[in-house]
This record gives sequence, C-alpha cells and structure tokens, in this order.
Amino acid sequence: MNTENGKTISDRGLRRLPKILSYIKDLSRYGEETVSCTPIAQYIGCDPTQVRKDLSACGAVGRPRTGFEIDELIRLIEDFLGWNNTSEAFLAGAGNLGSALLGFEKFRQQQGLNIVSAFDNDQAKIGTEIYGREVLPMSKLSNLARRMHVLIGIIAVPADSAQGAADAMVAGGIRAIWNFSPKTLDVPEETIVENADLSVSLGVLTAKLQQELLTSHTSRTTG
Amino acid sequence: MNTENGKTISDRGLRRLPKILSYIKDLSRYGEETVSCTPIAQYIGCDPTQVRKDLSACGAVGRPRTGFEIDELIRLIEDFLGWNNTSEAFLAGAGNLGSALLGFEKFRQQQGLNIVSAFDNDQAKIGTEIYGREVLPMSKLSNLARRMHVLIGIIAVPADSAQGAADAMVAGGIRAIWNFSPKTLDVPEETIVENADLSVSLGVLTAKLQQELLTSHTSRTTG
DNA sequence: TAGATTGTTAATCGATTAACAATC
DNA sequence: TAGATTGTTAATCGATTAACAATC
Repeated sequence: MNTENGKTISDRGLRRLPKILSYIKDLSRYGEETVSCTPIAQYIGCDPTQVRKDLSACGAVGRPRTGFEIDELIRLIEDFLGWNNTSEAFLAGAGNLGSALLGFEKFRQQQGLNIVSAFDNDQAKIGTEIYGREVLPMSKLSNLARRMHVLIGIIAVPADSAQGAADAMVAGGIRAIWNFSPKTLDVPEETIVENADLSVSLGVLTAKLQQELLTSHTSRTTG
Repeated sequence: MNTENGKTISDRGLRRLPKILSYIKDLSRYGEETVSCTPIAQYIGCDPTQVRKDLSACGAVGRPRTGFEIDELIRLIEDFLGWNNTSEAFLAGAGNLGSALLGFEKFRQQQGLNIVSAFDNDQAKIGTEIYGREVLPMSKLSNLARRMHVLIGIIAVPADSAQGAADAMVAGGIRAIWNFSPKTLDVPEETIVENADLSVSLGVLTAKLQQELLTSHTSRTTG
C-alpha cells in the first residue's frame, strides 16, 4: 500500500501495527517514555529493521541512542490506522457473531469503529434491540447507508446471503467491507474488502496440530 | 510447514485451503464432479500454479484434461486440515466473544472442533450454562485438560488475563492455542499458537479506507 | 491425433534481513 | 569522545509466477 508520505507498507506490515501499538500502550501504562525498535521486534517476533520500516511508514522519526517517543508513536500509529477519528459502520447479520461484534466496546472506544445499526432478514429479530442498537430489515440498508454516508459495512450473515449483503452495501455507497463469511465477495475494484473468516484461522491451527500429531506418531513408531 | 508426504506448504498456502474447500463444496452441491485449477484460482484470486501446489501438498493427484475429482478433493483437504476427526477444545473466557464461539455449530459439524467446556474467573458466570456447556472456574482448567487429554485451547479472555490462561493451558498439556487476545503469548516453542485478534483485521480495513479517503481528497484538491 | 490440463523446474518478484554510514 | 540506535541501501530468502514437458 502506498501511503500519503510517499512510503509504502505491505499487508503484512500493516498487520504488525496493531500489535506494536498494543505493546507500546502497555509500556506507556508502566510509565515508560521512550522505546527502541529492538524490544518491539522481540515482542512481536520480527527483525528490528522491519519495525523501523513499519514505524517510518506511519511517519515516525526516531532519535539515535534514545529511540522513539512512546506517546508520539501511539498517536502516529493510531492516526495511520484511522483509529483516532470515528467511522460509522453498518452490520449485516444480527446472529451469534453479529451480536458479539455489537457488544465490543473496544471497537468504539479504541478503534474508532461505531456500529450504528444492525440489519437482518429474520422477522423474529427485526425490531428487537441488541446492545442498544435496533435491528432493521436488510432491505433498508442501502438507502440508509447512502443517506447517513456510512462508509464501512460488516458482513456477519450466513454464507449464502453474503454476496447479497455485499451488493446492498456497494449500492449504498459503502467503501470498505469487513467480511466474516467464507465467501470471496464480488465487488467493484475500488471497494476495500478485509476477510476475517474464522474458519481460515481455525484451519491453520488444526492443520498444524494434525501434522504435529502425525509426525510425532511416525517418529515414535519408526524411531 | 513440512507435511507427511514430504511436500511443504506455507502459512499462506494453508490459509488458501479453507477457501478452496468452501468453493468446491459449492460446486459439489451444484452437481459438478470434477474441477480444474483455473476456476479455483480465479475464485480465490491467485495463480493456477499456486492452487496445484496447494492441492499437491494435500496429496491430491489430478488428471490431465479433466482436472481433479471434487469428492476426493474435499476429503483430502478436510483430512489435511484435520476437519474429519473431531478434536475436543477448552475455551477460556465466557464473555461476549467466547459465548459466540460456543454457539457456532459449524465448528463442530464441519471443522471437527468440539468445545467441551468453558472457563471463566467471573463468579457470576461460573455455574451458568451457555449453549449447553456449563461454565467452570478457570482454576480447574489445567487438571481437567490433562485428565481429559484436551489438546486445543481457545483464549477469549481480556488482554491482561491472556498470558495466565495460556500458562494454565500449557500446564494442562494443551498443544495448540487459538488466541483471540491482542497479546503475544509466551509459550514453549512446541506449542502451536494461531492468533486471531480481530483488531489486527480491523486495522487493515480502517488503514486502507483512511488512505483511500486521504488520497482521493488530495487528488480532488490538487487535481 | 490434437489439445487441455497437470506437475515440476526455472525465473521473477517482493518481503525480510544484513550491513553500515549518520547522528544524537 | 565513545557508543547505542536510527535510517537506508544492498544482499538474501521465500513465495509467486512463467515456461514447458508429460499425459490423458
């Protein structure tokens, strides 16, 4: 990704930033005022040079011998991630996962994500309230999104409704979609999609465990 | 990662498998019997060669001109991911997210993950039932895990309890941890950790949106 | 047979790491 | 001044893509 300041940052670099932020916020709580790249790198498990590049992409400038000022660093990373200005979001799917997302205070308090409304097709859910947000019919998503200039959509519907929800979001002018469904969404090129399908993550875990068990069994029987 | 059959697959390759699986299961439902790498690659957005390598790591063998047999492919990928044999798992943290995880029938039905018990420190939660599973005190996690030979632990506790939960899991003989907290866990080298912190994913989304908005604004004002 | 598709080896590309001058 | 740490350029590494022979 090309940044404002002419630097670039990769998707993987971007994923390191929230981890770096979490770490230096802890340091700040402990009363630390500066930090160098080495302990950060150690914490997140990468090379210090990598951290320097990531921070540089956020516009951070360090000072030889002392490192980076923590408070400034926190502000710069949060600015870079867009967590310092609140964005309103619409949620499609008020089921299990959707309800949990509505309950995450951290999103609003620390990441600037304000989920203002939830949408669902289930008549039993429409009209009810979840964590203070009323559930509206899916059919209203597009028009409301356009009227309220909502730019972020969250897809937490069953797999076979995911593309429909995405279509409604795009029609309503939504620019970025956080997709919890396993489907690859067909959206215009300029629409940002971040996939957060939990089964992908679970697959990595179970596959690694499985391989480890198979390997240890093999070495037990062959060794 | 080195596989049983002598091939290797990268973490990124591993992440493609659940997506491939989801796609070919849809094809199967539509009555298709074979599939070639090109449509799969198109769907998940990568090169067909990549797909061939991923499938090869699972032990799949295709046939020139016809491609791969879908039913066999589904079985091989599920075997490779460990989704065909059920694993029991313990959940630490019966809050918002933890409860949602307990409610995902898909984990048990399609991914072989059976969350058998939930653990929490909150007296108000201990003894209650969530989706049919009783919430137990955290202090019992280690012993029970060892007694029941549970190999998978899920961390859905607040950030400052995450390391403690991980320690209890390791002490109980748990081999793989699915970590929803933002913390980097300090565990023995042989313990498998898969991080699924939602704020990392959210950070990618908001950072990209932010850059897009900044860039489009710049081009509007300078163009 | 002709041609589509596999499976694999070689080339390319991008991300990570190493090296090192600049500087506080 | 000496030395720790930054910032950047060069080298390395690994993943992706291209090329192509094998084969159904």
